[in-house]
Amino acid sequence: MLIEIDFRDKRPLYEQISSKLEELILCGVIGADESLPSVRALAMDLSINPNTVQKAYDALEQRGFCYSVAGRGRFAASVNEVLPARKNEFFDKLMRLIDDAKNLGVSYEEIDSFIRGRLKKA
Amino acid sequence: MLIEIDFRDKRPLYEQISSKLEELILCGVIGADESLPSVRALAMDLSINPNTVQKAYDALEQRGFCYSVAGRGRFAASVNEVLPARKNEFFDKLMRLIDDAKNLGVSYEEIDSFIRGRLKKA
Amino acid sequence: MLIEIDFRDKRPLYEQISSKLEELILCGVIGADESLPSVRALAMDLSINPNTVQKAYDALEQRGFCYSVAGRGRFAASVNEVLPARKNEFFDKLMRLIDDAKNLGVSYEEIDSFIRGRLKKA
Amino acid sequence: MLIEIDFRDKRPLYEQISSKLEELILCGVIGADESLPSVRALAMDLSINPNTVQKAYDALEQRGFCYSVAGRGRFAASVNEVLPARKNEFFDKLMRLIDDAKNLGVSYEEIDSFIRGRLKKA
DNA sequence: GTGGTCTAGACCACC
DNA sequence: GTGGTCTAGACCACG
Repeated sequence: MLIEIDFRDKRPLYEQISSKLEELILCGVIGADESLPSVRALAMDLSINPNTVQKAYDALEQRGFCYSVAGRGRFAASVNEVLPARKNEFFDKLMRLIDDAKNLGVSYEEIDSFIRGRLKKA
Repeated sequence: MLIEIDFRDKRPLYEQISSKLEELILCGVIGADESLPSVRALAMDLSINPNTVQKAYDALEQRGFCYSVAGRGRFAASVNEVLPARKNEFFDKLMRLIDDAKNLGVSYEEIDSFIRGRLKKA
Repeated sequence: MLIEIDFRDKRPLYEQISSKLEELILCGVIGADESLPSVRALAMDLSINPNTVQKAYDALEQRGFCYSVAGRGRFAASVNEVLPARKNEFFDKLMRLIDDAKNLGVSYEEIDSFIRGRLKKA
Repeated sequence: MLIEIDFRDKRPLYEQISSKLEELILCGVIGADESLPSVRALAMDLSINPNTVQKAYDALEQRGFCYSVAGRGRFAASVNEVLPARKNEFFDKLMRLIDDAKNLGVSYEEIDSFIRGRLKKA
């Protein structure tokens, strides 16, 4: 499968899973209205407890990345619905980071060249 | 005092305290070799458990922001000793953030103008 | 057809269907004693399981919105038979909502102007 | 305690609990920054599983009605922070209800007099 | 089969 | 003591 658990990662399992799925949905690897693995199947696949997967899916749904239909399964939301909110989050984090940069005395030029380099590697 | 606790903050208290102290040291509000308040004094001041302050100081020392002298107290380290490591951390976070940006389809121009605006407000 | 299924809707399919049919009957789109589509036909039409349609019809009948004649099919009830019970339901919900309003500190004027605006758009 | 479980209620336990707590916070019975019963204590008190209480509290926190501090407990949020969002929800529900009213042929006068009567009983 | 809820009991970090 | 996470296993409604 596309998801792997890193037991060295300090984040809770459910968050690892949901954030990995977020990424897959944002990237388009999982398209809009495509079905996600069932709670039980994914739990089996990752050899973890179904409740943990359920929690991951709950978080995912709560953030608007998927929707569930009782008795049918869970499906990816359309990316367009989620993008604006995600962008806001992104700029929020960026803001905090830039404020850190001021304290560290990192110059605009350093940051800019770093970003240019990183964005090219797309 | 210069430190205030925000009980709504999700981070543990000790981390809030130590990161606040880091900031004060980086900014120069607390100069090199200046003495830090004693564990008991700070605990009293913030009305929290001394163990928590102790933990914060431990973290601070472990990250190189201060050093302790038996019987005399704790003192801020020179900023120069810490800056390189902190810069690395900064660029690490920036890297992860920029990688997110790719998925979100945020353009270089958007990021750049945001950063320029933010850095001016110094 | 007049019925469309929204898979994002949290309500079970059968409830979506039956409530949509209720609306059609109340509005008069489906007149009194008019025949409803057969279970199989509607299931085909919506490409869902006939059991689900059956359940929707059961709910509908149980609430008095239609009656079935063995061997002939299902027919819409007369609106007059159902209206009183439905009005009771409506005022029940309204009551609960108004009680919420008190807690929220929403004033009578706010509610009234909102309702006036909404009713005009009929 | 102020909370009671109604096993005849069809809503899940955790929702009963969290919505009851919402009400208590909105009404001011539980003031801002006042501590809520601990997960274990409330579970004990209601003779249900701590996980269920945890889930109720998670929902409550996610809706902004309280905040938790690891190792310290859980505290009610200030009502002012939550009110606007709740009002929006309220008018949303009201809108749907009023739209129902049109279908039922309930007149503005009926609705208005009902509301006036209900609001007086404050 | 699916998702959702609940119980019982464990372990961890934090204070 | 507190909240948070996780496991194991059960039951229900929906399709």
